[in-house]
Amino acid sequence: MQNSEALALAAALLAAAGELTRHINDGVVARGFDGRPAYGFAFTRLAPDGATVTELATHLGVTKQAASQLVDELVRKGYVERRAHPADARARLVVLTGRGWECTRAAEEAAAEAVRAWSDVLGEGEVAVLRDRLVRIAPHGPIRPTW
Amino acid sequence: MQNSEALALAAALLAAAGELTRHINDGVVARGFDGRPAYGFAFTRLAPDGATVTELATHLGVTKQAASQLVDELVRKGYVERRAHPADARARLVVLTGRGWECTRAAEEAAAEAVRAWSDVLGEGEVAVLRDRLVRIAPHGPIRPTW
DNA sequence: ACATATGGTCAAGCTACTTGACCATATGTA
DNA sequence: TACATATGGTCAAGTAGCTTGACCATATGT
Repeated sequence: MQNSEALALAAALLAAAGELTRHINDGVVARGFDGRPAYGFAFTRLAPDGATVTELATHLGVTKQAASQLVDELVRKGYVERRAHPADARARLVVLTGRGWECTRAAEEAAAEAVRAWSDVLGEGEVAVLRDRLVRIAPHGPIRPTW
Repeated sequence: MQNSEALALAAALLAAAGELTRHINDGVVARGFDGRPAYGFAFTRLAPDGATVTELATHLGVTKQAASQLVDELVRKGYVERRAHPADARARLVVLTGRGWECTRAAEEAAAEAVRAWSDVLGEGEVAVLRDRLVRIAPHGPIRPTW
């Protein structure tokens, strides 16, 4: 592979990820939720059993302070609650509220909608293959484009 | 595809894109260039013949003011120059300097290096397929994760 | 010729992050 | 036990990189 093709791959990845993220957020907003893209990805970590701020920070690839601020925001908007952690008195368990679950489902619907458009181009099987490859490449990386 | 799998695809895309972007930037910095990830993607638009600020803004998915600020930064660091536009006296053509070309090549090398690691996992052919699929999905989208 | 559109910059403001300091609790070690 | 250190979390302040709004110069259409 030529060097320039590697950069092209990076550009395509960013373009696809950005487009998908935007679609999801638009869909969530269209369904009546006040949010920004980070919410959906926070929710995937908080569901189904909640998570600590530190775990969320790792998942999102930000400092725990930034994650804490995000949780503040989510609490203010009624999507999550801070509860006492059952096994560690220092920690607090952040869990989804009813409305948080609704918003999560809205994000999933919007994501499915966006991916459906890709299936129309590539076919459903190819999209599944694509997902499989991506998961094998970046299985545990933080969900954060950071640029 | 289940709804939650669509979100998983989005997460995998973001994780892969983020990891690749970080690798590229680290590689560029390691080669002695002072930069941030946006530079590389700006360079792909500026090479080979330059571009206007407005074109760059579209490519990066930001306002032209933001693109202009980025160009300021690139000028200050010696990577690009503003020249008179040959066909439009309002516009200015932003072109790479010699050092800008060096930095571009460094970014390409770093990108190739990162992609090589993926080839070790998936095989070179699969990576090429991956790139092909992504290009077909998001051919012209702005290079910007925006979340 | 004039009205409107477009390329670009300047200025100001804001969002989402960072670093640094700090407290409370947990865990390892003598 | 007592103490040192590590970890989870928050508060506060600073900042990078974007935004919106105003404006000028040039181009384009009528």
